[in-house]
Amino acid sequence: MTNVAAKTERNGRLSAEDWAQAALDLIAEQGVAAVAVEPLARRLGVTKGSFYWHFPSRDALLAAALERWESVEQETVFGQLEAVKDPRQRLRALFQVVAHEVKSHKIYSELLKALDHPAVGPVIGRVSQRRLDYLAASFRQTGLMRTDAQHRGRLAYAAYVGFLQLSLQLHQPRLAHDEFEAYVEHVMDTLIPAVPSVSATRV
Amino acid sequence: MTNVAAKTERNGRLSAEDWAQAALDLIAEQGVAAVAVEPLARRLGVTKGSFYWHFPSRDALLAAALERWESVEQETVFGQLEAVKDPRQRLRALFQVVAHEVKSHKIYSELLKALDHPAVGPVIGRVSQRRLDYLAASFRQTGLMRTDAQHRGRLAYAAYVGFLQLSLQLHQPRLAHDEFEAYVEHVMDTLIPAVPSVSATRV
DNA sequence: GTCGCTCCATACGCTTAAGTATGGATAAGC
DNA sequence: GCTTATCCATACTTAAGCGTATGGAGCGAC
Repeated sequence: MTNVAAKTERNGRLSAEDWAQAALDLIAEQGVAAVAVEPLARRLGVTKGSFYWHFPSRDALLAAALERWESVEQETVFGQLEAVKDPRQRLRALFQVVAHEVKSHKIYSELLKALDHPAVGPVIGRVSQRRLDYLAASFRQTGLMRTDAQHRGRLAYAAYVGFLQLSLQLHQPRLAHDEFEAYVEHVMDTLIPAVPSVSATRV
Repeated sequence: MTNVAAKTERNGRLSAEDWAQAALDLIAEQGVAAVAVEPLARRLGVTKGSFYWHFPSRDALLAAALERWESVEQETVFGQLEAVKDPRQRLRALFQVVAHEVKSHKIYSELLKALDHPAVGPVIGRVSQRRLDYLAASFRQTGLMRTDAQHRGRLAYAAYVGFLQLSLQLHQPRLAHDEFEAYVEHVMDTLIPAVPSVSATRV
């Protein structure tokens, strides 16, 4: 793991950042509730004597981990899309990324499941709002009216969240590869407006 | 609460069903993880000596609660829609129900968040599959091809799940009433196919 | 009326995890 | 080579929660 490596690399000692990253790894694997001091310490090959030197409490660790995550989540998904100019193509690229790099969204999915926690709610609120704004702006660029673009953004984002929950957790008879690709195409055709060109748009 | 009433009503004694119902109430309020024996007992005004007479373990209570929920969830949502014949109108009614009776889906939302639990996964798997089949069949009746109907069902269901998560947990600046109604209309217009009448279909 | 069944209280042991207190180890600085 | 700051181990205490053991209260059967 990254943490163990980070530890053995430089001298067998840990930093607060190591702990925060280890907490994020644990969140991705087992959820927010699994972030406990002693299990984490065992995982890192130390005792909690180490932990309470770097952090005053478990909540402080969670706060640090969430802050770390929020500061880098932007580029994780939306960063690689800046290059695409055409809004329709950019939305298609976004859908493709989300559909095929599901694993990298595991943390967001787990945080969604822990929205009750007072430290998680505000973070998810801000991140979700940014993403919603991004979607609304992209849909706006495809020619949708302002309110329609907002609504379409909400719908697409709800579909994204639901897709994460259903596909990440419910491991059920996974869609065959080809059928899954067809599904993604269907979603894009349904949610991304057709080009308002000279000819009549297809159904 | 129903349980306390049930207790005081008949003799101050509890049945296994009372415990299962109380567990469901707790799930709706605080999630699956909050279902603990001693807090539940306090809530019901008894001690855990009562509980371990009715159930051998906490897991047994959870299993009973889930079984109870699964057996009645059918009529909760889809039961009241049998009357509507036209598939488009039936889908619109379904969307309206889901959008406006959000509270009754609290349990399903909480169970989604606890899909890791081995007792929850199979139940949610079965329920979700039934609902997906129902959606696919309804979309099929609107004239969509078989695979398109399945894909649209998946999309609508993902949007449903995401909507639950976002609106139930993220209490953020709630949509104003009128704007919310407009959003629901937008969702229906986007996901429910237009009538395949004599004229060409709209964009 | 007492026997037996049903339901519950009380008291216990066991486990996990949060947090505290304190001392040991290691490397840097001088 | 001695000190000091940094990082960690060990040994507590406290608090929940699961599960068990056992006894007692109420009530119907007879």
